[in-house]
Amino acid sequence: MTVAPDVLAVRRLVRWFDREGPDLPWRRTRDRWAVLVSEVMLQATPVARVIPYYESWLTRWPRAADLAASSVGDAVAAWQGLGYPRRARNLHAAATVIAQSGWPDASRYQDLPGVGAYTADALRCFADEQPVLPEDVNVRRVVARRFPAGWPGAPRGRGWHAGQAMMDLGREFCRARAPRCDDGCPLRPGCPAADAGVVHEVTPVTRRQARYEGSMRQRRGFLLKALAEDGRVRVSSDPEAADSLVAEGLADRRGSLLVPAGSA
DNA sequence: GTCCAGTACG
DNA sequence: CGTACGGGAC
Repeated sequence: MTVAPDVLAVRRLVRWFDREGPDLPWRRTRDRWAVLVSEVMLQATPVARVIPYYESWLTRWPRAADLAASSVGDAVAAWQGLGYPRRARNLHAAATVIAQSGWPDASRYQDLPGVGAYTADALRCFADEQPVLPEDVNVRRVVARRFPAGWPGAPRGRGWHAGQAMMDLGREFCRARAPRCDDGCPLRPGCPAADAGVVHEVTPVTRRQARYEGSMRQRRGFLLKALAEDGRVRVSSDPEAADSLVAEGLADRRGSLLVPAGSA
């Protein structure tokens, strides 16, 4: 009985992770709330920037019920600098659901606000240690290049390690534009994309973002920053951006002032 | 100027 | 299915 080469490659990947995988703070816990916080923070935000926020959030709000007892405005203010403040609002809303109804069944994770297909799978893999592979853009790229026949699955009981390893490998070696195949990638042996030299063609082209300077994003961000620092802003300073924040539940309007959401 | 562990909305 | 959403880092 022979073992498929791709299965051996995944074993090699997991051994590499055990040996050289970075010691990120959220990897020291299987606490489901902590995993949810880290995953939402990591949505569209680089690892290095998340670390200090993760530690301060878990210190301030160690359980979902603790965040649920704070206001949305406190969550949004503590998010300052992480980007996409709706994720802070979503996390607060999810904490409220969890505080009221308990942690949901694994099949209902996507019912939590702000939890989509990726984050639901990440919770199953990293919190529940179920044998699923969370597919973010990096992991999809690694699978497309290295396992064109499909993900062969993780060794029994090593799904968590395999998932973490695929994330790290996608970020460190199998990068979108300039992959570092020959710089020690543990999946380099037997990689069809690297062998064929078609690595760049496999990569989906990311859509160009609109100019940030002068955008509604920047204007909203400016108001939220002032809100976090001063606790209030004149609506008249940017009525359009203020309305947009209120419409999304990221701030409240009190007369001519914009105030933190849910503040007393 | 480009990139970044995605999601929700029309 | 296309689009909007932050802002620091390289």
